[in-house]
Amino acid sequence: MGTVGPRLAIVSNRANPDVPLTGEPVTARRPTGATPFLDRSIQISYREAMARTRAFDTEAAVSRAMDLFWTRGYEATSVRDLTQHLGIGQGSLYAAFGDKDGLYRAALEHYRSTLAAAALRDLAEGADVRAAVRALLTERVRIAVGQGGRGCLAVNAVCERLPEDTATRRTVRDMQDASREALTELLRAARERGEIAARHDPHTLASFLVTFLNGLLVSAKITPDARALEPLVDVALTALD
Amino acid sequence: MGTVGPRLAIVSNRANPDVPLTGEPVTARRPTGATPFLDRSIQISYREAMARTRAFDTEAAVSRAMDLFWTRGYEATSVRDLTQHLGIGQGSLYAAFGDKDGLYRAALEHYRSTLAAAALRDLAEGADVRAAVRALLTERVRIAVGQGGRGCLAVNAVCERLPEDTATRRTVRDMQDASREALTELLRAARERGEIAARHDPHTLASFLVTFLNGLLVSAKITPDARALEPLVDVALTALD
DNA sequence: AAGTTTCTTTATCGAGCGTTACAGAATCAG
DNA sequence: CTGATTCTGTAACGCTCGATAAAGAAACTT
Repeated sequence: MGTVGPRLAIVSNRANPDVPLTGEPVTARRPTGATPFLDRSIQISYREAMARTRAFDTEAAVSRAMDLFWTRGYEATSVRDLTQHLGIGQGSLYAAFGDKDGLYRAALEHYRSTLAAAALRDLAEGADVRAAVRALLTERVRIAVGQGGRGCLAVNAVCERLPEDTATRRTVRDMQDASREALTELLRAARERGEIAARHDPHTLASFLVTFLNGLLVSAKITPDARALEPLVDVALTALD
Repeated sequence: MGTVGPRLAIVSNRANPDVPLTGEPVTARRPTGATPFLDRSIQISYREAMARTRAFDTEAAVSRAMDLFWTRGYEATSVRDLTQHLGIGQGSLYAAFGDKDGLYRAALEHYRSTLAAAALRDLAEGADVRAAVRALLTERVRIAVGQGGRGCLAVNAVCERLPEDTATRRTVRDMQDASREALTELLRAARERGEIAARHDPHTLASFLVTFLNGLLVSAKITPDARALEPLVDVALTALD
């Protein structure tokens, strides 16, 4: 929310504003500990770094923030909760992520690039279609029932922040589009091999599976019992027959 | 949260504490406008009413509160938002519902007793099984895509407030148990008539449908387009074949 | 009518919220 | 080294949060 401080500072506080902005992005030269992020990686990329380096691992911080948002939700997680759990000061948080919303978006992006992406990678290696789809669903359920049933961060985000937050809508929609396309390709190939019937087209079947997975992740919150949900996966898979 | 004021007041402020507590519950004698609620209906039921009657319609207030919680969620809805939208003062709200959480639980209960219950009533009148199930799912989707895609209050509640809020878990679980049992009965009768195959038992099929409905309601928030979700219902119904 | 109780209205309360200001520490160029 | 710049840690900032106190209005019993 609002304008971000550091952006202006970079323009007005430069050592010599008349020096032309050249050189490699500083992000390539950073020492290992300090992963650049957000404002920094965008704004300072015109100039050599000439300042104190970040003391904490940004990605690790995002990961811990994701944990907190995941179990408590956005509104119920305060900035002080976050700073304590990440082990950084409030100034550092705002310098690195802009505001609470920026950190939330970073956490959601981290969720996409780690957990959701890993599930899709495993899908590509799948042998039998049914086994691959079953593995995808059960793995996601396994994660969702953890921590007392925290569900799926993306589904939680949708339920808490839509229809208001259109950025979240776009991000989660992209995530699910990626899942659907991966599944579509998997099903299309399987149908060509004659492993599944042609009763429904692959795209519709993939959409069905994505939506059914959403339901599984909600049910996993209501009743965090993976074994109780397994038979439902069996039923869903009969749609491939 | 915390102890509720009026309960103590009833004990300590009675005109004559030595009069034995007898008589009909006052709830039966109330004038039409003032529906009793919560503390009142429980605590004062020992005695004849002898005080100012409530000026606003409690059920209408709960209905409007439900609207607000439904579109914005629990945390993002402030007590002042509520009082303005209900047209009552803060004192009245706290006198009638205890606290914000009490009003939320009342709203969730109202949701159960109106929308969710209506869907199940329609189910009982169903002719053909498939048509009845399809009608249930599409009707719920139709409501969920409304208002820009506010989804289902129960699913939203689960995603925002679990695993922390166990009262919500119990309420929503009860709601879904009721749906599952109604569907189980419907499917069991249909199987006896030979309308559906015996590949999966009715109970598992019903659980599958409830979970799939959860997914539909999430997808309805992400993409509030009822027509795009219809084909997925078709796929789900093939599980009955 | 008087007396009792509850509801409504208004004005707060303390706590916590997200955010920012500022001084000092750290890093790098020259 | 000096100077420029950014990060860190702390202390606030203004604001809104949920909840309550108090006084007057309204309803019911007797």
